[in-house]
Amino acid sequence: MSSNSPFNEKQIQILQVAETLFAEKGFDGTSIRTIAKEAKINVAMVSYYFGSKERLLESLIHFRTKDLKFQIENLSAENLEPIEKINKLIEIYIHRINCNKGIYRILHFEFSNEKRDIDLQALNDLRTGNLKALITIIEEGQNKGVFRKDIIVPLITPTILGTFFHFHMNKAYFKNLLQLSTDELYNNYIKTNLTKHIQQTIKALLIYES
Amino acid sequence: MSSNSPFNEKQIQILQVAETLFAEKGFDGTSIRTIAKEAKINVAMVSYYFGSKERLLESLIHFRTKDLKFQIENLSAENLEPIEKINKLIEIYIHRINCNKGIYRILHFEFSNEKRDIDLQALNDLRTGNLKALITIIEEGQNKGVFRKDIIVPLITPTILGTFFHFHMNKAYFKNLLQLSTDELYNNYIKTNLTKHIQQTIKALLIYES
DNA sequence: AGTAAAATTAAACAACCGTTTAAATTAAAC
DNA sequence: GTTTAATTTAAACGGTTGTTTAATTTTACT
Repeated sequence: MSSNSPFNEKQIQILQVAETLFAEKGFDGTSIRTIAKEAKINVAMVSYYFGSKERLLESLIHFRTKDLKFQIENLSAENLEPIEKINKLIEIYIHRINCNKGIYRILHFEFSNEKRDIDLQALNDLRTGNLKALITIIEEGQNKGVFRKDIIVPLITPTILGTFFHFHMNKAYFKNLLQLSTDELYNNYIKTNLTKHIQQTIKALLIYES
Repeated sequence: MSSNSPFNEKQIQILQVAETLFAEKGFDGTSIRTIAKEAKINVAMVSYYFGSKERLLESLIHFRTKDLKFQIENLSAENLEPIEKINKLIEIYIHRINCNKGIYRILHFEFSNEKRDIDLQALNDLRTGNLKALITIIEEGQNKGVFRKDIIVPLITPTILGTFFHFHMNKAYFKNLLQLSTDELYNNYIKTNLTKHIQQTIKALLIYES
């Protein structure tokens, strides 16, 4: 059972534990000893395998973002109406983030400040690719006369992701406000109502003529 | 020069330094010694005045949110068209957060996880008040026949704030993408283009009939 | 089996953490 | 001016931090 991953099983085990803890308590709030205990390894193993705590974080980002080669780029080629492509893109976005809560939370938290100087090129490439795909879809819709022409495309993504993230970051508040007593109800609300809200919003923005 | 603030000058000085540092490096990433050095006081003063580091954070939240009694509640009473009220509300939101970046960043970061059990009642009251004002405005628009009737009002705020926050959290990325080489250009872009984008989005969502 | 490399361990390292102490200084009260 | 309280200080506390060391065990290869 060979693997072309640059990490062996033990390393992956450490990375997975680190992902959970970093997402839960933040990078500074998580100690190597806590990671070691949780992963049932010796403290020295982190330094042995990754060099340092910061490099562990770097490796984690690398490990979890390299698979994020998006379906989004293929989307523009599919045989769908532009607005259907947009809807599907929103679904993919939300599903993707929902399945990778941990790493997205870490990225969101640890890199909004510019203090840490970790290589984010892979992430930037990802975003650039996504943006290009979005531009292609929107231009198609504009050429078909369905979408307005005065759209600032780079601000579409903040609205899609921002709405979702803000909902997620204030989970407790919205669970209470919308009376979603269980996590199942909460997740279900995201999959149906929140997704639909975002799709409606973007559709209205793209089509509505003032 | 008397003040009805429960904090004296020295305490306020400490709170201000703490706000900057917590916002910059996070709560766990900031040590009491760093705060003390920056504020030019002895380390023991934090314990002396606030009891503990956690209680310092609590005091900070209290200190900075108590003034956030919103103009928003008065907005619904003003003599404006519903859509103009919405636009103004968005402007107020963005301006308010822009002027209080530090504390909003701290709130966003330290309380998205539910680990810290600090009293957020004041904050919840604020949000509830804002939501009520928003509901009033939207119902007015609906009664006038301008807004659609099938709007999920609690999801409007996530779209407004989420779009703004997401833009802000990825400052470096968007500065590069939109070629906003200076902070002045960046802030100007928020005040004009981003605000307008959010206003357009919400307007389209409220008015567009599919 | 014997050897070299890799993996794992317990222990130690110095630096830093939040907090407390007890003494020194300043301010307020009488 | 003396007494009392409030403020400020340096030092120490025990504990934790990330990292390194050197010894030991496991694995791989001949």
